[in-house]
Amino acid sequence: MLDPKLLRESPDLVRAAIAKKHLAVDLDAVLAVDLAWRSALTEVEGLRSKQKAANNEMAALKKGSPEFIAKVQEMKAVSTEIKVREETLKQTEEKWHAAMLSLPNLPHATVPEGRTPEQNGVQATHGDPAAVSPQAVPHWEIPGFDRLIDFPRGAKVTGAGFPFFIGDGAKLVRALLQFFLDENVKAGYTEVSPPIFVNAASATATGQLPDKEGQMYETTPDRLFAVPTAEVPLTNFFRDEILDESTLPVCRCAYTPCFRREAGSYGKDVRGLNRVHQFDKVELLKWVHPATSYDELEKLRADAERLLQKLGLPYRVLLMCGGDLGFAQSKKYDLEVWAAGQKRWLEVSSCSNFESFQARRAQIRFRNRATGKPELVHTLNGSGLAVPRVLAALLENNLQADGRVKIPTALVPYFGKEYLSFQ
RNA sequence: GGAGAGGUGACAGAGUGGUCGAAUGUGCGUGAUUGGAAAUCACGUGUAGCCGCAAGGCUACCGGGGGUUCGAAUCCCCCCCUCUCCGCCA
Repeated sequence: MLDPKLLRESPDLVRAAIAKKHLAVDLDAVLAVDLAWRSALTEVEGLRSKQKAANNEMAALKKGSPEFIAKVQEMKAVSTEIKVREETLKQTEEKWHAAMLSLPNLPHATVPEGRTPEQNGVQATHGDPAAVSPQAVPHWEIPGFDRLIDFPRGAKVTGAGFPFFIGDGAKLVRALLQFFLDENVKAGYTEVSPPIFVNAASATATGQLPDKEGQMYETTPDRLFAVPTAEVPLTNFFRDEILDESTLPVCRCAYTPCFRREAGSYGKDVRGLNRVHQFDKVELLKWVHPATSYDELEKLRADAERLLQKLGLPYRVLLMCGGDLGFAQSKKYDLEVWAAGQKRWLEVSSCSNFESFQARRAQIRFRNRATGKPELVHTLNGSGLAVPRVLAALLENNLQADGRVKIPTALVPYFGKEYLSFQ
């Protein structure tokens, strides 16, 4: 959510942001609703003020006295009017809230113009994609793939996109997770193991509700939501709290399974491990002082990049253009790993600065030492990293002529051996 | 799951229909006192929204939501959470 004051004082800034993100929002309608809400509020508050004043007078009067009875009669009318106007106010307020939530976060000045993914800026490419296994095949075509990663049985037991990982497949997942967590802890993130179900209030604070409700798995009868990313429970950890300024920045990482219904996604993206309904991911999250958030974004990106470097996987860094940035983000980098078999880039991490957009919605603040007043923190997050696509790239890029997969040196201590075998 | 108790400001803890945004204590801040400190004393100390150029004013918030009433922290209903006991169980 944006600062309502910003909308009132600088609507042109908001208009420019909407244009840069190539979104269609009727800002004039939002401004009109804001005006209507404020006038309805002022009206109700005036009436309540009247009621309160009468209340104090009546407290001094004798209970059954004629003056008292007259006052009661007089205030009955006021009371009725308040009820009517409050109803109007409530409806206007709901519209206002919805309107405010329809406004996207402002893109940072360094975000490039652009409408489509093709216009994202390639910041850097590490490693040489062309040099990797020119004879490689997509991971799902590797002979024996089903022995380690079983999609058909997953479909039988649960549904499409819920694979079983077996033997070395399962062990490689575990090795990657542990490697990610250890590296992130070394980089200064505190490890957290959060709940993997959240309530509606949490899902609302991070923006999954109300718009993306269909993307989450929901339980009955408790109406809890399976987390689509650890970002949700992690961010909500400090919801409605005021942090001490000296504790910033707070850096945390968490492994959770992630559950996504992926309703409406079709096409070749869905083959193999590229897009599944349940996957393992380690998430990085930071709560920072507003003055430092862009420095922290660069550090966050570097932390995620280091993981790919240590695994020896070629990857590139994209700076998302306005049109591909996302509703809530001010600036976002995507890390894409090269999958030699599919001959394509797979997104394995999105590192974003939300500035105060999430913090306002979740009411996460810090007390400014100098002023003594609470201010909104800036929040950032990024994957560090998502397992299935890293795994896919690893299988495709490191496949040897003998059908085995070479395990990256950094991962060997976790995996326990130098090669993974499909036989 | 069953029975009971309870949820009030940073914390502890009063308040059972009206001048209560809320006593008191602790903590915290500023000042006085002191060679310095402790102790003591004085004053101050929540969050948010709206109106206003401003000074300032108004409103809301006593777990959440609804209701009764001229008026609700206080009465009624529903929900959530915590604690104690019982049952069940990784």
